[in-house]
Amino acid sequence: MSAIADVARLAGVAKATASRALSGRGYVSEETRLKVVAAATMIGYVASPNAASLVTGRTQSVGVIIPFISRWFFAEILESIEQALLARGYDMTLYNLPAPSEERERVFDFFLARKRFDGVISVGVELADSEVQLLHRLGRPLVGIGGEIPGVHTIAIDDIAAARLATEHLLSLGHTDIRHIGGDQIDQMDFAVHTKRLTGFTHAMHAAGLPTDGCFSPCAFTVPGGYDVGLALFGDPHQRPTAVFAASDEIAIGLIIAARELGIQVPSELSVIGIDGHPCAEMFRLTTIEQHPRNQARMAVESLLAALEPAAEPVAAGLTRAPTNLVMRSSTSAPR
Amino acid sequence: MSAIADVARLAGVAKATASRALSGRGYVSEETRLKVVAAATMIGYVASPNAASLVTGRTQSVGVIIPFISRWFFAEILESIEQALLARGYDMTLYNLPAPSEERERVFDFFLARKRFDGVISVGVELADSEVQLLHRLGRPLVGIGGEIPGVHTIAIDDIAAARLATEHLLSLGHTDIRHIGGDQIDQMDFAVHTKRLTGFTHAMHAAGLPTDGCFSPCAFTVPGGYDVGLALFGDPHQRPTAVFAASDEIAIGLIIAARELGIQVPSELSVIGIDGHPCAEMFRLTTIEQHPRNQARMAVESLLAALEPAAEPVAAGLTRAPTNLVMRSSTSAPR
DNA sequence: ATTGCATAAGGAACCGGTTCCACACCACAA
DNA sequence: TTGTGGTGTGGAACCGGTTCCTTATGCAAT
Repeated sequence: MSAIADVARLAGVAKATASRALSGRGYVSEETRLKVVAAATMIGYVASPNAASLVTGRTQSVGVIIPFISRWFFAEILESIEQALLARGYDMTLYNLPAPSEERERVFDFFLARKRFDGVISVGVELADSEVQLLHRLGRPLVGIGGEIPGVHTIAIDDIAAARLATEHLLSLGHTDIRHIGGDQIDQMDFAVHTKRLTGFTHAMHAAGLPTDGCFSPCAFTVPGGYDVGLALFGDPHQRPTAVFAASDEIAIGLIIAARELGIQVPSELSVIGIDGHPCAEMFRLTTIEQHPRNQARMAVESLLAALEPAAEPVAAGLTRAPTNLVMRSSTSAPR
Repeated sequence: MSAIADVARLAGVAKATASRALSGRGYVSEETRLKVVAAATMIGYVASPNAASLVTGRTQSVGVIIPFISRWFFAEILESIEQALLARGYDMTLYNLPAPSEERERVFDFFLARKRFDGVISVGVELADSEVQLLHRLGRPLVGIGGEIPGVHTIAIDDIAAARLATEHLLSLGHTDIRHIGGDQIDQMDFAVHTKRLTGFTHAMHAAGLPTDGCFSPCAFTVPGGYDVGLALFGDPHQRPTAVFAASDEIAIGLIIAARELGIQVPSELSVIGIDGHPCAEMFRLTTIEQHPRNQARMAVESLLAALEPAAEPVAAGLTRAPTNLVMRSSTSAPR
């Protein structure tokens, strides 16, 4: 519609002056600035970000790569990133990449190479070295959430410590027959988060002098996933553990629903602990290790935008630990 | 990095020819085309969409306005839209607008006015007339999902019919003491979807000659929302209805969990029906009216992209009904 | 009085593509 | 032989901003 040239004409100044007046860069007298602003608002001028980014190289938009949308953790992250970016005047372009695939290659070769964004936030996606290099070559900063990416600033909880804490909570209550139910390693999309939580569990058990052989059951990282495993596992009272550590609240909730259906009392017959802080945890009185995805998202945005400051040095690679805390409710107790 | 001028130089042709060769528009001999393509791949040329859109006015990206991310329906829609757009070479820019607010005005005045997108899909957001007009003035097609927007092509289920069908299912089983539990009208963000489902319920009840006074309980549109209402409502056996129609599966699931906690048998003491087709419905054997958000999303993307075809006429305003179907499981039965 | 600097504003180049226009060539019809 | 129309290509304008370079002015310092 209306271009900056129209504004300039209307205000009786040169394009250059109008540009300076509106962007606030360079010298413009207050009087001229007001004239230009008045002219701009009069004709409803909105700058074309395309034209601007063509010359500045900045697009005022950030790409977000995320493997799931509907899981609690990821949805929370997404909502917060979007809010934080919007508040700072950035657009958010979403790339939902469920698994390494041709789709994914396409995104990297085609979409991301088009440099339509000033930076990228990668949420729970295990990036290949070549993919990190591509972004690096494009001069686009990258920040990760949810796992370590070599050479990249990442915000993540300490999964091993969280899993150990959860397991230790069960141990401290006197449990010795504890089972870990978590993500299948074959499902690679989570930064080995599954493996880490299993590792934390194993550490804690071994430190207590307990064996862990056959103490792990894999399942889909969802409520129905936990439910299915729960039904299969708790059916036989002789096989049933006295406590389970679920790798996520969603799994834990599925387990509790299964237990209730089987008439197993939680916590007296079965203690359950999860990780996350899911909004349904309260409802199920679920003891859990809370993490705070919204904070993690805000930290990631802040880190990325700081790296986009004109004078900024590249983002320091490394790991920022997001805090977790144990919330005790009544899904765990001493074994009978 | 490398611009089309570099490609042209390397191939020994003019910029114009290189552009034609790469975009496939206009006359280029096969021989020249191959030379240009070879040169482009050699230096790893990727066109700058910014520069292109500056002149063509096309950005190859679509804006999506959505009020929630974490609710099942919206997450499904979002995932499908993203997939469909990606497959067609479009980027997706997300605007998450939980409520009418200054944020929202900012998005319209600032973000959407920047015409960074070729079209907009609005999911479950009640757009004001002025907002529709703004998009119209910008010449950007708009397609809605989940409710009617005047003058805009919208894909939506028939909420009134779905609610009536759900209620009729309960009536046909012999229930007369039926309660509807659904969204609070104060929560305006859903296209009066709450009101419509209530209307469908009322229609069905009245058609059966039953009163509906005091038969509606409002609640938050989530699992905990249903749970809270369930605890409050089912506690007193004399007040308890024999059947409830929940406005969403999430609410229905919350109700079932509450009922189980109170020791109420579903369905023998209490029938529950929902709307959605949530992945947890199976787990709770929930009878429900399924809708298919992924299909709705695909239809919306198709309609929008069709309107973006060079020769396309504007999207025909009007409503496309998305299908629903009753899935009978065992959360409903005849009353005792 | 001259230099120096900060402020102010205009002209023009430029970012990286697309597209209009002009021109050349060739085949075929009149 | 001349006209006509489809092909193929190059030059240049253009999209809408930003920024470099230049010039002009007022004022303080030398």
